[in-house]
Amino acid sequence: MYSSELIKGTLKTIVLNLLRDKGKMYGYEITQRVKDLTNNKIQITEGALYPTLHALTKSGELETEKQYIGKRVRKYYSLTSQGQETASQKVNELADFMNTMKFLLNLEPKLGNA
Amino acid sequence: MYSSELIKGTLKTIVLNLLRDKGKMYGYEITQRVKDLTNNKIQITEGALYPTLHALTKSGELETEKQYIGKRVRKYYSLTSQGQETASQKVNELADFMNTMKFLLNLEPKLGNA
DNA sequence: TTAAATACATAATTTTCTTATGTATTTAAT
DNA sequence: ATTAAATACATAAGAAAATTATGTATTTAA
Repeated sequence: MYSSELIKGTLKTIVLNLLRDKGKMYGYEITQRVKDLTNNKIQITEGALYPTLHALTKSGELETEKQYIGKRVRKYYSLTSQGQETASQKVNELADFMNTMKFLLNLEPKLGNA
Repeated sequence: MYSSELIKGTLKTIVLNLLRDKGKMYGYEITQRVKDLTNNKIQITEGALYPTLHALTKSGELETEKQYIGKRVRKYYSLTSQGQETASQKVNELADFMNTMKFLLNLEPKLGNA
């Protein structure tokens, strides 16, 4: 597990990127997928995820669709076209940021960062 | 400039790593060095930096030394031995985190992440 | 002589998360 | 059959870490 402060600021990007891959997902599924893909190193808490999903819906990046599995409800989220754009932007920005950080922390000898 | 949320959580690591390289630095110098090294992409604000430096000093990672340049004071910060350790830990953790993120954002095809 | 740069500092506010709490259904274990 | 764990949602209180704003003061460049 990483110290939680690192994950801050990356949650939206993670969610948008997963939805871009999978088409649609429900909240709990997202927490499990991130946990699986990262070998338990990143654990998204529900207290962080659900408000984020609601915010992304409100701002027009996501749309929802309810599905009933027996009596239990699942709320599927998928990207709107605006969400597609935002996803690309966010992922590119994070990738760029990580390159800059690697250079700054001299984890790479030089870098053609221009 | 990156959206500010990305930088969150990396400030301590940046500061500790720079001090490990340069031996000692003063606050303003740190802001300028980060700005220069990142082509203005990362701007550390003084409102974020100074409280962080104070906190790292209080927790025993940093020690200070005042120097007068004319009438103006400069407060130089350097790593204690405890700070050396923390610096290594933090940098390693961030590097590991970035690898995990790259994989999660499928910026790398597979990854020997075991 | 005035603005910009250097150099420190702190307070108010905002953002974003953690932790805690709550409800309810389904599945696995005893 | 009963209970614990997993699934699935949601929100509120509090903490952490930043931004923005403000303040002081010296030095350099315009």
